[in-house]
Amino acid sequence: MDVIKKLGYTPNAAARNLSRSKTDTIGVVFHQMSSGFFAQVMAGIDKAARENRYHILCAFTHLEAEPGKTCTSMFDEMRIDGMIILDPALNKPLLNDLKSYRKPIVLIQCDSHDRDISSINVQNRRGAHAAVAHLLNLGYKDLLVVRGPAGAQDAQLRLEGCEQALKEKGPGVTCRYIDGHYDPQDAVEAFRKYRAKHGLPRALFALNDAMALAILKDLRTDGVKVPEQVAIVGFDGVDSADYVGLTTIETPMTALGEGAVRLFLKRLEAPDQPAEHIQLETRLVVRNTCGG
Amino acid sequence: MDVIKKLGYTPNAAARNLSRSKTDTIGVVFHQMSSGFFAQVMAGIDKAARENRYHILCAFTHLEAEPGKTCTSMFDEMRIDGMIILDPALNKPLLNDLKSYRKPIVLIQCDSHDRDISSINVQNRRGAHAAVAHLLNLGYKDLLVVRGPAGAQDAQLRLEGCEQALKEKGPGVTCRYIDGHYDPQDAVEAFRKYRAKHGLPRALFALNDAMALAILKDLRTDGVKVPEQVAIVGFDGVDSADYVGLTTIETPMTALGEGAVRLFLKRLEAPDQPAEHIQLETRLVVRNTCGG
DNA sequence: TTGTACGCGTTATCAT
DNA sequence: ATGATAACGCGTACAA
Repeated sequence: MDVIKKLGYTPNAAARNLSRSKTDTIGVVFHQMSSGFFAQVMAGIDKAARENRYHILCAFTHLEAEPGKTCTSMFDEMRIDGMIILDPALNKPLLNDLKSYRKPIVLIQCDSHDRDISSINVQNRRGAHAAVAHLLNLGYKDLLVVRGPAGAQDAQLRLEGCEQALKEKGPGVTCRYIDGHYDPQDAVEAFRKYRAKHGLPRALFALNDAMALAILKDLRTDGVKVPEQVAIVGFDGVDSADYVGLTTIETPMTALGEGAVRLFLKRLEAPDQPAEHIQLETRLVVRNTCGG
Repeated sequence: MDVIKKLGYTPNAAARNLSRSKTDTIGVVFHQMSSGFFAQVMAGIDKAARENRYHILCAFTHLEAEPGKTCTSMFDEMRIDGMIILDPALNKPLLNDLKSYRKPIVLIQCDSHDRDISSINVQNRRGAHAAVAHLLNLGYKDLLVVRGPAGAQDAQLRLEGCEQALKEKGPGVTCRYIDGHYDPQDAVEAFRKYRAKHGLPRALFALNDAMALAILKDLRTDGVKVPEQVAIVGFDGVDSADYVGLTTIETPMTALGEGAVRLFLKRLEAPDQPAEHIQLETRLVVRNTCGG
């Protein structure tokens, strides 16, 4: 040990990886990085990984040429011990493919209901229910919901939460839907089309903050008063929502990241135990754009 | 090749790394991840790295116990071929230490003026000059500048840009300074102290958007009218600034990341060529909080 | 305790 | 061109 200190020796990771068949690295695959939501989750992952002396090999899939290649090549080349995925575009065949590598996989915001794939989510259905119930309780009867991507499980659950709240309220309420694919630009475009056809809705619930913020900005640029003319609620609780005063469903983004790493480590240490599926709580945060 | 396809063979990265002494991986070390600025730069790095078949090993330093350890251990363990650093807390001794590994190093937002360390920046001095000139041209004579971290080069340059603009305008203008360390919470705290002592400034220039946004929100929560009572300008051009209507100095964040990867690759391919030092342009974007 | 040899999967070198 | 072989640096198992 004295000599180690004296010579400043440090083990070579490549050699250790080869010999141990272990990399001390978690693959982190996100759909993209530009939204505040991903950044906060990443911060949580980094914190927990650092505490457990793990490295992070990160990649974002929204630019990938062959879908799924980012994940499979990380496993094929043995660059990582397992991975954490946060990608609404995730599909069943890919997941089954990844499962066959028999390495820990943790899904964020997508419950796999699988014995071998862990998952950590927020109360998507309940959160969306709270958002719509909030709108209905305020007396709004003309709603517009901006949906997420068709294939995304969290978007589907949020949609179900909406529908449930509407059902509970009974008749006398109209609710229409447009598709924003969780993307701010798509959302604005779809909203403008809707507006040209049906006029302004009295209240709007966007299934994530990115879309809510973009539409909010578009409306205000147009001179439309929010919430006087249109009430808006978002979902996620990103920093911008706070700055803008967007009423939203707050999600514990950093905890989502930290939890994902915990699940990863558990799975690594006890591969035979069934994978866990965690759900974290959401909270309605009332700000200016609706009921504030 | 047929057999390779048939058996689904993929080379083992650890073995290749060991044999070639090359990892095809870039270490990306940021101060933190929670701000939109870092996220956008990361998106640019990912894009360029992906195009060049490079991997990203990322880590954030704001939680590290021993300063510099994140960088040095990545090099010591030979996990990466070189690194891209974006950290205002970067200091000279650490940089010299890292240089001794003789691997490509690219600094973002910190010109090393070094033959062996590349750097890519924005026009920090000129951008800040434009911001203050904008305020002065609008007739504001009572300014408050919210500074960044004492040791950060970009913060220093932005400060110099302020001072230069003030000097050009001549007398009749008062300008005070507080320290926000680029941190939104620190900035709000410092601003409140200032306000208790000196009252509201007529105009405020925060050296990054994160601080500007936090102070803006604090003021509006307090019922202070912006820009009627206080005009505000920020620096960076993050998404939130657009949503809130913050006048700011826009920086090409994604291009910063892409450029950093380009410099990295150049340096890797031609280690004997002197390192390049690039400066990207900034642009004043006038929105609601000042002159809009 | 200390030492020695082999395997990890690939690349590179050297004969054939 | 083709094929055998020695590194690469570390972990591990076994022998002394």
